[in-house]
Amino acid sequence: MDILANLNPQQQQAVTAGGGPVLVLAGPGSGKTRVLTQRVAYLINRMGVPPYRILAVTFTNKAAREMQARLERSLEQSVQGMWLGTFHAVCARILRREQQYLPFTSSFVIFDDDDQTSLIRRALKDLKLDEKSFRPNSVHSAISNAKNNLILADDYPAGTYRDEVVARVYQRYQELLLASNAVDFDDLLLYTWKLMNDNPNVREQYQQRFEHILVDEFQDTNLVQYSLLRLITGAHGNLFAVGDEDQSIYRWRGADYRNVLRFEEDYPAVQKILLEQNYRSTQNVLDAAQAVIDKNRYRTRKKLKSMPDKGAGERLSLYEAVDDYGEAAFVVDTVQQLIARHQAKGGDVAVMYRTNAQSRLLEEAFLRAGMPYRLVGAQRFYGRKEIKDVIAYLRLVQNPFDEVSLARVINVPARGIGDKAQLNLQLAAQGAGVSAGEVLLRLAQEGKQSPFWEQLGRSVTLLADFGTLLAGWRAQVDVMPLPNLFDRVLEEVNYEYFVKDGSEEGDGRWENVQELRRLAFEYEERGLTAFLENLALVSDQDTVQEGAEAPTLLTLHAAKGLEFPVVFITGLDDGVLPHNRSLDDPEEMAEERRLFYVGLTRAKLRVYLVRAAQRNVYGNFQDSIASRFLDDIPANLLQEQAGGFRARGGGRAQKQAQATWESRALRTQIGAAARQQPAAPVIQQQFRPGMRVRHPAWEEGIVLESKILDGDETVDVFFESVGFKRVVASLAKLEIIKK
DNA sequence: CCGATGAAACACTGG
DNA sequence: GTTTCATCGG
Repeated sequence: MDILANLNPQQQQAVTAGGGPVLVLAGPGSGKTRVLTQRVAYLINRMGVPPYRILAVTFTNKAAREMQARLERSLEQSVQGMWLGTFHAVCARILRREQQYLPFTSSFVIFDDDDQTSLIRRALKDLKLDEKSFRPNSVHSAISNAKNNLILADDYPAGTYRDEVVARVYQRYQELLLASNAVDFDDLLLYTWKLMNDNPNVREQYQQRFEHILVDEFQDTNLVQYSLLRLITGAHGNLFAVGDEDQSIYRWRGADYRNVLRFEEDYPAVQKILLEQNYRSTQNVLDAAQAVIDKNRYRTRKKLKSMPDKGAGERLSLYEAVDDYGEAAFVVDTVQQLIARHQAKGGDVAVMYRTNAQSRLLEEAFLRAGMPYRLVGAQRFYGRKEIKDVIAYLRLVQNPFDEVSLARVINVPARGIGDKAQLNLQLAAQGAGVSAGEVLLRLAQEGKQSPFWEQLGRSVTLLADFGTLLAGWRAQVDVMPLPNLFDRVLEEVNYEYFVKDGSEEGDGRWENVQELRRLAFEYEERGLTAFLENLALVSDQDTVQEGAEAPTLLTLHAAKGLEFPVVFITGLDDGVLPHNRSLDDPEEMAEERRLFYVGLTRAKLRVYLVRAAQRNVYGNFQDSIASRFLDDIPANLLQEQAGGFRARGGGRAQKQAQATWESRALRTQIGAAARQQPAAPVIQQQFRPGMRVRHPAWEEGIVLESKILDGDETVDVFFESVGFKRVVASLAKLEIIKK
């Protein structure tokens, strides 16, 4: 096995660098994952470092899994004992081992965003603060920010009245977390840092164990992560960091690309290696990306070089649709066209956008065209009510102190424990200084002898029944395999009957639960704790499926680290990208620019830049102007696609007004037609057999048949390029060439 | 105590 | 366009 095969000189230098701090600044597509993997292989194979003395931190769980697989393939041996995972996963692992130093037990649960928000709400309520003047989200983000910057609740600076309030909510929020034996995402990092910082013996133990520490996506570390790395690295300083300032896109999560600079200051002996050779994209793509990113200041300038054999490649396509419906239609049409011409396979294509909300119209367009697609976004699945319910049950089994999960499921499905009964339970628990879950368990165990029995009034038997269920499940945790436990819980609460209400949605909900059940089977060996931890720490990126047949829809953030032959970047309008909330802050604007840069540099061959002259925001139409970032791409690298609203001739403003009027009028008609079913269609048939028409993507064709269906004209056309197609007249911008 | 209904508020990115 | 909250009748 040759670890250095197929590496360029800079990559080799990085892989074989000696001990001490190493900083690899790697442009997009420069093979940094390879470098990281081969570096580990080199340490194990050439330097004789045992795997268990290595800690490698990746940005996503998926990256960790891939790295492990690659390593084992390349080394032809197991890397068991090596620690490999995201910061959050590694910290969770450390915290579960060091229970004696921590204010929670090792069966702690990790609260997700919704749990965190509801806990903030409770804290606000406890402190008699008004949610209107102190928005839970904004208070939460202030607390999160503090945590990311190593500020504990006691140290929160009280400059203004608002800060003073936030400090109090922060205090209360932490109390509530501890009462639930829970931590939030930020706590995973902060507690680990505090553990190492306050306990020299623990710190030294990890320092000695981890002889080599490697970190990917270093530009997206925040202060806690950076400080933690420094603590664990200790005196040997064997810290190998790979990153690219230009791809830092998590500022809002506390990430600070200046950690790259800080690294150089803190470790003067650092070896700095630049990887500029790009193996991914054509030179045109790189030139466009470079032109965009060069407008940013405070960065290490890099010159992106394409592989000579790729040539300049195609120019980037720009399409300006009339509105966001047209934008989605263009994307789908173009994808179909690329596939029909054998220029790409469905799986080669990625469609990117700034905000998740933008995916809806795209999905609809794909569905309408009968085309399969893949949507990246864990939230879609794990955010569903039925999934959250089931997870809440399991979390309660693992950790009966979890107040948030208890509140979620105590009366779901309805079992007669209403607001009143829940309030009584709260009061009884508070009075005795225990958690509500403990009260339930004691009711189950002690029955009428329990001191709580009298206090709880009429609903006490219902509460005791629920306690009995919970106690029964808990008795099985270490005995019963996870899938069986899963089934037993659902059976005993009759959950299937609850979600299946006879409707199609009901069946879908049960199907989702079954999907979660399949996942539970994968954790049969590792058990409930590992299952729940993974559910809490899955990232959207972890749901990306490699080698999929269908186009992938994903946010620009989720696209980091991936590559696709064909990339669509949609929503290139001021207010969308760059996003409205970033317009007044130069630092935020710089980050929006980096986000665009990340999107562009995902492309191997083709880039389509798409925007809409009008889009539907909140339910009404707003005119939009082209993203300012488009102006930074040299004109000779762009080509405008036919069929956009500008390309129809005439002045821009005038045409825009006309297009607006047309599409509004049409939508109104469709809406009216849909409402007054089964009345006769109100729209006029525009197309007749024999007409020659032009389609923005499929060019010229001949109309075979046209019908009014559901208030919309459905036209069958034979196109010269792609053959027979059925299109909806209001969506596919068909132009009549000859009657 | 429960479920249905309609109004009102509301969405950036995500471990 | 979706989610959440308040209200009402059963």
